[in-house]
Amino acid sequence: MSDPGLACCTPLTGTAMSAEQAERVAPLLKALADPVRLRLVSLIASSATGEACVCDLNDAFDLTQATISHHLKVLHSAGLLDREKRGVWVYYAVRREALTAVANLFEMPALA
Amino acid sequence: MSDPGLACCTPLTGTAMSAEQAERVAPLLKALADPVRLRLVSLIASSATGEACVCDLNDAFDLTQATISHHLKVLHSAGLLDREKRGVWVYYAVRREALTAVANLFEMPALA
DNA sequence: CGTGGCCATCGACGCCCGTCGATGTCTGAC
DNA sequence: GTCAGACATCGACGGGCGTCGATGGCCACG
Repeated sequence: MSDPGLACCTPLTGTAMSAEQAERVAPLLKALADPVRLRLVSLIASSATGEACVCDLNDAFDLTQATISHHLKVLHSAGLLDREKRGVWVYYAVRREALTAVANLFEMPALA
Repeated sequence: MSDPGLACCTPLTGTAMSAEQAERVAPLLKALADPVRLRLVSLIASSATGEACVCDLNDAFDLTQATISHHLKVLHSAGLLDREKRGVWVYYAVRREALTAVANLFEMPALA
């Protein structure tokens, strides 16, 4: 590498992530890249029934109900949460498929 | 708020993520929650030597050198990349520990 | 009916983020 | 010493994000 004018380093061989895949996965990570949303997913995932209603999630934070609703909408729009209205209450559940899709990101063979 | 005697849903039992842990992990996800930075990490991780210099990373994107440098700084500041200057060139390498820390997030027993 | 509670939406406010052109800093070569 | 190239930094711009108070829609129960 002391030869000027030639390649300064390796040509980045191997299978790297495509631009399209990056554009597809980044929104999922962006939706999870917030402490409140991370705790929301964790709370819902760790509940006994696998779901939780907004009223309980609200009590777990020192935030306005509007803010919690906004975060839940972000997670739902990203495909990370399922939303089901039962009577007056709304229940959110974690979509395992979406989480495992993100988990597969960090099992890249290039890291093994 | 919710009436103490009226339970609308499960009490969210189980071990959920603590607020401190969420505040600690969220910055890592935020650093990865960008298509360009995701591809940068992927490119570096999939390189033959496990590292890559900025000049090659620059050519992989239709972005300014300043922008790539900014993204690399974000990843480095988050602890996801190691930085080493050799001569005129700067080489970045992925920190496995940081990536596995993120990977552990998606192996929560509550999801099993 | 009307009323009260649950949740979503709206509008607004700071603030941070991604990107750029321009400039600065260092290094090796001549 | 001078010059060219590789990266980093700076300042600025537009846009998006997190949060709030206020309001609206919806459902159950008198």
